[in-house]
Amino acid sequence: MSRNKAAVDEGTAARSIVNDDGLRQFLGYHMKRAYSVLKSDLTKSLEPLGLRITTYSSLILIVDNPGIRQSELARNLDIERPNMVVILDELEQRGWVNRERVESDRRSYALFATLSGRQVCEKAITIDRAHEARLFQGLKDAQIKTLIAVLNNVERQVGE
Amino acid sequence: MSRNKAAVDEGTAARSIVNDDGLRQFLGYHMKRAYSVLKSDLTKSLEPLGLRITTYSSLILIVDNPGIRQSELARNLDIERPNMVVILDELEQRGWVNRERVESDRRSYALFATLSGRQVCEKAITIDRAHEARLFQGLKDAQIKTLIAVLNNVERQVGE
DNA sequence: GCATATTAGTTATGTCTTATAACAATTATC
DNA sequence: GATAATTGTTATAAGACATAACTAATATGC
Repeated sequence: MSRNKAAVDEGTAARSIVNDDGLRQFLGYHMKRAYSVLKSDLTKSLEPLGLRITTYSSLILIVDNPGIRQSELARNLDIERPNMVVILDELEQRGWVNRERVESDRRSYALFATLSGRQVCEKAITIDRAHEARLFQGLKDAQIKTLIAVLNNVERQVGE
Repeated sequence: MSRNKAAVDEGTAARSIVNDDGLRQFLGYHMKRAYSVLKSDLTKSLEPLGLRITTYSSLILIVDNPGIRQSELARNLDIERPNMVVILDELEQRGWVNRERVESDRRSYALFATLSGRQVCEKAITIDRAHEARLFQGLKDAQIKTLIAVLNNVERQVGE
């Protein structure tokens, strides 16, 4: 009886500390949590520019690769083509990107950033750098390098 | 004119290699890509057990914290309470978790894993370990430790 | 002790992201 | 030259995640 009562107390007591060692043993759990806060912080930081993470990363690739095709862009960002269309509609509507018919392959559009597209991209990059400086402050360069190496390694493991 | 032509060629040529240095400078981009492949790989690995990542992580916390309340669970996993209800409905329907009324606070349910709940959880953990061993193979312990430290640091930076 | 506020779980619903199917136009392949 | 494959597109569906409002129970302030 007292055994039972003790067990119930132990089992049902509200606790402020929850044992999540079982989850913390997995890197995936740490990655999910870290990426989750990073994502929402970056989303908030970019919002004043009218950019979301997907439009922002698309814009960077277009600025850095003038004339890139929609399908190439989609492939590189792991975005399905139908979803890419919507993203580019948005970028084009804002006047940041132009679709131009390709003479040599009239199925494709070549993508170019406009002047204001390049300008907003620069602003976004500045914001993103500040955002990451904040989130990764206090870390040594060696730690950052290790992080990138590990993440790239993960990406590679599944490609095979 | 030839300048123009050259520029067009350069601009519109289909390319196999896309310059993503602009994106690769950001840790967030690496994290997104790495977590994306990790997530889809783990989802596939757990699917035969009838678990999704959310149900799986909820189950672990219930197994490790017998009697935990729904709201505590939701808070710890950053899941909104209404969404937690659906997850627990699923776990309960499968016979892996029981909701039990708490005598001392009849608003709450205390959550307990059943025997088969604990068994499927063990299987899932084994699968998850194999999945992570695969994804993080070839990495030194020191690198893993650094990764965890960095990720925890990110989590902490935004809490403030 | 009682009115008011708060909390737990729930339902219904909305939004945002990502995936799938089908189509026209164009190009590649055999 | 017939057939297949590719590009961009539309429409639609599936998913995860968020919000509002409600009931039942408990906590708080006077």
